[in-house]
Amino acid sequence: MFNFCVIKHDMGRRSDHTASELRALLINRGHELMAEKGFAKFSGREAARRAGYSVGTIYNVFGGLDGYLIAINSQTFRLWSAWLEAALAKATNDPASRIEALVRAYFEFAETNRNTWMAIYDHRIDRSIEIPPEDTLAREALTGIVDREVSLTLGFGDSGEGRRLVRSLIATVHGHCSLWLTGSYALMQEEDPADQALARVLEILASHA
Amino acid sequence: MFNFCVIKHDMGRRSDHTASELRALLINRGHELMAEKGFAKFSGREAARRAGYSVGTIYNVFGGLDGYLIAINSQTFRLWSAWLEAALAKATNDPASRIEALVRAYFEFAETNRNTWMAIYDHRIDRSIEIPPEDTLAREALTGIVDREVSLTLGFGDSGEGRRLVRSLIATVHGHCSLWLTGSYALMQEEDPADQALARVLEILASHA
DNA sequence: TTTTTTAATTGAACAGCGTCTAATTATGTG
DNA sequence: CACATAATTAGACGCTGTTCAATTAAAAAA
Repeated sequence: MFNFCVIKHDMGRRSDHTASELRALLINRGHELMAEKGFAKFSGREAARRAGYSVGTIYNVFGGLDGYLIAINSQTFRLWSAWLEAALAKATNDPASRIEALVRAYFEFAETNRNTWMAIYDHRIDRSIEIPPEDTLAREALTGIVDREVSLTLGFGDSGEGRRLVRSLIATVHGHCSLWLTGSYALMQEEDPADQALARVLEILASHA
Repeated sequence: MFNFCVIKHDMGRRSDHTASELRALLINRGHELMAEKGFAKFSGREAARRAGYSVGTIYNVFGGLDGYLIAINSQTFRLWSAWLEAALAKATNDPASRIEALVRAYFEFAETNRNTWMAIYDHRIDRSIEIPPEDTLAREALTGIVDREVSLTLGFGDSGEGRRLVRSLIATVHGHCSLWLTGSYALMQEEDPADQALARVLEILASHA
């Protein structure tokens, strides 16, 4: 019955991190936790704990768990884009081999970063909440890369039809990758869906040449 | 401090449902709840409550929540197959129009049954738990339908290469449908991904003719 | 410098979840 | 009729997301 509330707590402002440092810290710890546990077992509480802060801080900084997850997934998008660019930088100038490098790098990233990659599609964003413009940019960058490379191959300008095809190609590769990592391809006993995805992409591109 | 445990409870065996009736009841109520709320907000407790039973019953009947979700999603697979067969029954004998009917029916089912369709891919089944053979059959039926129709178009027998192509075509359509319903296609400003998916499928089939 | 305002951080509260288990009871069997 | 069996339950446990008043460090004003 005695001795309640004796411990001294660290409340109020703290000077150990600036606003942007704290943001980055939470995103990094959250990203790590997502990589470890996956979307289903991810916990905002646990992420904040690992960052040395309390649950409420997530709500201060990101406005809510959805905002936090958007930030974490946008981070994945940035890493993904960088991964693709790195692969393309090592590729030759031959259009076909660049397309192959792109598709393979797509799969490699997803496989290497299973949980974080899947979290992108696991997190359903309600229409009501707004995505920060910075994050929208990070998400669109990927489409931009594919657009550039496909244009290099097919040589169309800014036609609407061209951009539709680019998105459709992304969806094609995504479908293979997604079914593969969710385990649905295992049910179908396919060992290397990247090969199949690449084959389809080349067939589609050929029929548009 | 008094009057605890006064209420009379309905425990022990009950004769209002046989084992298989109870199974069906739980699956139906669970399926309805999934359609209403979606995978993220689905609750086994709530589903059991709606069936007039208690949480524990799910663990008795399905061995755990995963088993329950597998049963619910297998139900969706059955409805999906039936939907596709119904669409094909109304189609002509022209191979191209049958393929079109198949792709469009695929999208229609997914759109009409958003939440239950997505739940199929939202539920990650741990390798440790075993899927009942009956459910595996229900899941493979879909591949069988596509296999049959593609064979009708391309006329290959039981070649391994043919079956790989079938799975790859499914993955292609799945990718378009999945990105569409998760909202990722909205980011890409595409209004009718079914058209695009169909176009890709026809291009792929043409290059294999 | 001291005081006041402002902003950040906390922990506790709440309702819900999945999972497990001991207790309970209706049913079928001897 | 008594007994064993199988089904059903409530409750406990530890976790979750969300909200919010209380608290306190830092910044601004005096």
